[in-house]
Amino acid sequence: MAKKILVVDDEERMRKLISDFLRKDGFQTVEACNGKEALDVFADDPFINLVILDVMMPEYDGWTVCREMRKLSMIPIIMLTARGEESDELFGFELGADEYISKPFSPQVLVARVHALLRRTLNRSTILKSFDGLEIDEGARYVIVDGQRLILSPKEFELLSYLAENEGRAISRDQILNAVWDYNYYGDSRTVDTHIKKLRLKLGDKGEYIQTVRGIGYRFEVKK
Amino acid sequence: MAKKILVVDDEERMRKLISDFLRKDGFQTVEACNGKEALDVFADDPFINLVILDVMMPEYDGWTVCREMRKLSMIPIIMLTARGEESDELFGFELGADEYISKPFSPQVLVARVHALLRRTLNRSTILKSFDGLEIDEGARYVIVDGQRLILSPKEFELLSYLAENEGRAISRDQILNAVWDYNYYGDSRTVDTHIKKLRLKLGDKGEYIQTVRGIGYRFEVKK
DNA sequence: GCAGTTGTTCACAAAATGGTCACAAATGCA
DNA sequence: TGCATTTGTGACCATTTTGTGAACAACTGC
Repeated sequence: MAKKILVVDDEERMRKLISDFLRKDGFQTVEACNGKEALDVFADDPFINLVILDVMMPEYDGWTVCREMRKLSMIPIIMLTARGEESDELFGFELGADEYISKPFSPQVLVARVHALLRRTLNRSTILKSFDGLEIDEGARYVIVDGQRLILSPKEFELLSYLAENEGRAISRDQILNAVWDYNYYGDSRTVDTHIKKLRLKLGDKGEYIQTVRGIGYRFEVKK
Repeated sequence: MAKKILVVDDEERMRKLISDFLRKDGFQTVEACNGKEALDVFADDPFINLVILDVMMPEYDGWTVCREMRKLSMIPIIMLTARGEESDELFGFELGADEYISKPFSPQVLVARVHALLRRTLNRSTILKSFDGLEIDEGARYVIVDGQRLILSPKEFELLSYLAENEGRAISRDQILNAVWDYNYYGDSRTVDTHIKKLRLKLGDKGEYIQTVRGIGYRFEVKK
């Protein structure tokens, strides 16, 4: 599966340039033209694997965006700055940036650094949803139960993800089928039950977070 | 089921651009080229899930349209403005807009915001009826009595929900049967009594909120 | 094509819910 | 007070819903 990279720069030419090179190299790209939008996009798309962040921007500069993203995840971040000032660089690392590239730079160098960073941070988590003893890493598509990494099948993962997304709400089987299966899925809604069973089994005692709502469907909720 | 989005802008190019991107992302779109038309379309089509509204328009500007729509419903509204003036933004929020995007913007950003907003408003829609010591959470589908969560059976929950919805009004058994049971339910209307009994039992002292109206049926009323 | 995994369906078990009934209690009325 | 009517209640059982294991189909990577 192609890695997805968020490119944040207020200059459109620079943004397009970077995106084009990355796409040519087989990456998917998403773009944002200021920090505010970057944070929005980032919060909304759990499948972003790496962020390239210009320092100088209107509406939240790169430092701010970097700090905010770090509150959410350990996603790899590369920062771009106009001048290669060392003090800036140190400041960036302090905030949690992984790489630091000063303009001007050759696109090849950028792509090479992206590859290197992705390799380096392969095992780093991109956990976006975290509950008591249960973490869901939507980027890497696995679940951590009491510190133990758990591999779920695609359907199981999507099902858990969907329920967790609607934490606290009762979700009908039909809703689940529409969201996790195709919207025009033609089949037995009891299939959901079977997957719920498997999920509960795999989640161990955290399986209790998936509650049955009689006559409706299921509800994800931490504790009781 | 695909969400339907109403796009309102007097510039045809902009309207088409936005529509195209939204459709490419799997949304349905409806278009209106001025405020008057927008309000007409909105009033006629109950299946619109979100509105994107340009501020500068002939025949009712965006502010007016926003205000009018808010009188009708809590539908999510995103406003577009030519310049990113903060005062405008504040004004927009005051009128009930949920999001505010200043031109120029990238279509991807717009789509991302639409996703984010739809998700936010989906979660916002948990309906909660609250009475003295008794809360009915229709989204989560449970009842809280004096801080203690209560598990009701489907029929019990719907029955209580229906009565609470008609707080202060006496409801006949037939009305209850039509609303909570199938409209063509064929059976003893005394069944309602049995369920009322069970409800009162489970609700404890809050069971007194369900009063008997002799010769008619029941009435939900707090205290007295 | 094969072995292993994943997804779906089915049948049966287990659990809970819903409906009916008979009788008790309460209410309204004369 | 006594009577007719309405409502409350507990028990019983049929029905519905959900859990579960197994069989089978579809898919995946080699």
